[in-house]
Amino acid sequence: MTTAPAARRPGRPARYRLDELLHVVVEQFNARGYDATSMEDLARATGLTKSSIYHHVSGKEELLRLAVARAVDALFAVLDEPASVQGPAVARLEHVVRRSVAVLAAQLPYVTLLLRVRGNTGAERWALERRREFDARLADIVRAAIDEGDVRADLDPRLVTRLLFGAVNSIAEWFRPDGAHGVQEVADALVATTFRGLRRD
Amino acid sequence: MTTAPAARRPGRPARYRLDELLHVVVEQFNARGYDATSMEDLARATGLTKSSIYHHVSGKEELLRLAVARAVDALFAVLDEPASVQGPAVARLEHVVRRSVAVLAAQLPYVTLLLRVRGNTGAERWALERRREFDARLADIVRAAIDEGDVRADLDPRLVTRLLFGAVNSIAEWFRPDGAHGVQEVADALVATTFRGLRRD
DNA sequence: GTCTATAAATTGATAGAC
DNA sequence: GTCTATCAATTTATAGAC
Repeated sequence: MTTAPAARRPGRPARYRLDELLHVVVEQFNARGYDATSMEDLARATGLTKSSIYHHVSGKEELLRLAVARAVDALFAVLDEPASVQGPAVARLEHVVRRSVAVLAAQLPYVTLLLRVRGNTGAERWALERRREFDARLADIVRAAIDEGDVRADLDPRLVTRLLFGAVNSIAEWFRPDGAHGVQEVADALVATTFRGLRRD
Repeated sequence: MTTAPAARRPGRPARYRLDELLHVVVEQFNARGYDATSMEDLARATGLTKSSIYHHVSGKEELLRLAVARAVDALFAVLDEPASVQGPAVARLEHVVRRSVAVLAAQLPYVTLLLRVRGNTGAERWALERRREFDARLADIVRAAIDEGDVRADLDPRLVTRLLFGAVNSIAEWFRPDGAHGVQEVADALVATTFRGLRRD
């Protein structure tokens, strides 16, 4: 007797795949904040009961972990793109900035959530650790750009990195896919207002 | 029989003034997040009981309200300084940026909390409203600087404002009074990396 | 001004039927 | 895969003594 190919019983079709569930959940986390969102809130938003949610995940924290992992993966993928590892450091930096803005826009709810984690749970502390790692990789590029003589040497690389990606990350606070500014326009404006200061005259 | 001048009974001296209490509370709110901080957490951190805290304030939300109001007041005071209302707009903008960084550093825990409010409570919605008002005032200055020909006209004033103050606000995420960078150094670096992009050549 | 004791509601999570 | 029913712990807040 072999295992039947997951025959679906007619009465109750599966309402959610995990990624669809996650989509609704992350919206709630962003609207109310992770801690202020109860499983009851999530049940209401998904149209499921609390119990049904526990069928998909082990608990609230796993929902957070899955969501921030998605954002982390997307951002780290940028660092591995050819244009992030080849060529002059100042060009690599601009590429990473532009692509980070693009990823932020494309994965807006997930990146927004990632940028708000506080460190209360294990999942949050893991996310903070990865963010620090990302920042360190960026600072390396800034440092290289200084060494190559394309970025002013009178500024601390760590400080420049923080301010530059502070501006990048702040985009998550107000960017909307259907808003007044397109991704390209935002990235252009950011590069224009920062790189002209970064580049040596 | 007149009212006695608040004779303090020897047994239990007042442990806290409201602002001292608030100092401890805001530290907790920032460390755990407002929603994740329970009155029990606050009791432990202050060394008081939950009941005693309710003697000072009406509840958790009033603590939040008092804290964010302090940050809002300090930031709006910057807009009323003489150098924020007199002279060329581009100079006023630089002054507001530098002074905002200074206020952020001086009132770090309170501004940090303000920048994290989500809008769940009345106090939070009030804070978000004031932040929008602050942003609008800034955008006015940027617009004036464009009109006066000192800032590039090819960028949207609202967008420039958001990116510029996104960088300013991000400072709250990592700045520490005893850290590697002084307030002056941070403000200088920020102005250097942004205004050289903003100023017309 | 601070305490002990406790109320009323909500929370994250589980058991077990269908 | 979703449900009803329920639990134990925690949460915000109050009552009343000293």
